[in-house]
Amino acid sequence: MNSRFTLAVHMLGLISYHQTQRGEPATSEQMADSINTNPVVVRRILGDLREANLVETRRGVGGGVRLARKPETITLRHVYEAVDQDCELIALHPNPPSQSCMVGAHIEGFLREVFGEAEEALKQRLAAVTVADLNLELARRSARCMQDVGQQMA
Amino acid sequence: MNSRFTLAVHMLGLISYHQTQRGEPATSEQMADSINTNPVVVRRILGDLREANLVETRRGVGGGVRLARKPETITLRHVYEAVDQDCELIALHPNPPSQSCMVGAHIEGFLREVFGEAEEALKQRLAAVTVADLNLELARRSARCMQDVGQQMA
DNA sequence: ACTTATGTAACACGCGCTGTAACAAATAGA
DNA sequence: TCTATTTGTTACAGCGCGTGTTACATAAGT
Repeated sequence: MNSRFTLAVHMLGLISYHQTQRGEPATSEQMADSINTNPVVVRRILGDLREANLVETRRGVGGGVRLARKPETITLRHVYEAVDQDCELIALHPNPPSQSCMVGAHIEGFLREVFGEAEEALKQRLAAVTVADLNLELARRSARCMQDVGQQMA
Repeated sequence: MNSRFTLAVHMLGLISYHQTQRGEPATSEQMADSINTNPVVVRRILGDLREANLVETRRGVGGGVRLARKPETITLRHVYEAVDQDCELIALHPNPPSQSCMVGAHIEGFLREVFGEAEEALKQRLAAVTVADLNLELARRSARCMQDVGQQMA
């Protein structure tokens, strides 16, 4: 899968952080700085998140992006499905297999079924993590990182 | 993920079928016909399957490919890991995020962890299906297909 | 030797992702 | 109402990577 999902999660982390800690919306340029890319890349993904009712955007001075819901109610599965372009995680045949062969004629349907179930298992795991969890964990890691630096200095 | 995994499963289905039903090894040209591609593509994947001890190959007249184990003992997870080129299913950041931002500095590690767990869930689902299951299911679908054709004719 | 079949390297083509530029649209403030 | 700010959208360039193909080496049987 393309990195759109990763970037979307990163963005939601930033938006939530700005909103909670500073009470102000995040702009696509700020996010592009953190993600190290172009603001247009950010806005493309923003469109998907807005369609899925995960964020609200406002143009003009003082504008930017806010969460449309509480961070505890947004799971990574929501994010995944918001940016998903129905491209299957595991690719099927590049060319249609021979229909005159018993294996070739029926394997596509079977694999579609199996892969679907496997992806569902993956999504269920993503559904267990919320944006609130993400921010909590980032804070933990940041604190631990600070602690490590302190120990190195001592 | 690339289609290597799909093709590998297709190949094992063919090898198992040839071996069980006809008692003879499958050649990469026969498999290429069923998969609708070039024999070299088949042999590339064959190399991975051989390294993982899933198949045995023999060159020359009467040569070809056989299963190295009983089809009941080969799961799709084995196949997946055999052809896996440690390319993560869900891509991380295209460019390294800003390390001066609290989110950017720690999100990669966190996502690597979450994605790893999600992929593990997917693999566990693949581990529940064997090559024997595959062949059984293909036979079922083939039989059902024949039945349908019969009804259409009547 | 000759035929058959795998093993491997090298290369061309094409698709899709990423980044970028350009411009339209909306919103707040002077 | 004019300007600055910020999102929304389109179009296009670059490029990496997967796939297909050719060519040739290696092995095994007759």
